[in-house]
Amino acid sequence: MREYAPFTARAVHIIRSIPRGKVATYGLVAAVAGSPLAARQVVRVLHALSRKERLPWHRVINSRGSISLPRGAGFERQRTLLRSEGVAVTATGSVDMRRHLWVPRIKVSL
DNA sequence: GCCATGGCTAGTA
DNA sequence: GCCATGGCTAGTA
Repeated sequence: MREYAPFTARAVHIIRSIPRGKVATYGLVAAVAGSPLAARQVVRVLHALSRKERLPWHRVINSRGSISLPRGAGFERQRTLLRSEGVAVTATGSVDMRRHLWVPRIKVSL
């Protein structure tokens, strides 16, 4: 048994807080986790922990606003899951970010 | 299409 | 060494 390294733990927590009907980008999750340039690590986390941690992995897409999985079973699964949550996804995997991008609530002290 | 990015783990010593 | 990125540019039409 091993506890996750800090970035990984934060990424898991953030991914868990993306609500139904919304999507985040790899880079956004990385930035909220404190490492704006670590988008690829978010990919790694998704890849390695989605199953074990039961993450809403389908709610994370790329910065161009589309599904990054190569066309195939995974791609279709992601599109189906998003649609089932009310997210409009085109046949090619594009999501209307104006409507569905998750904007995390931040706390600001003056 | 290219390539810098980076946290982490498997696997070696 | 992995990885489902991201951002910029050359090169086509």
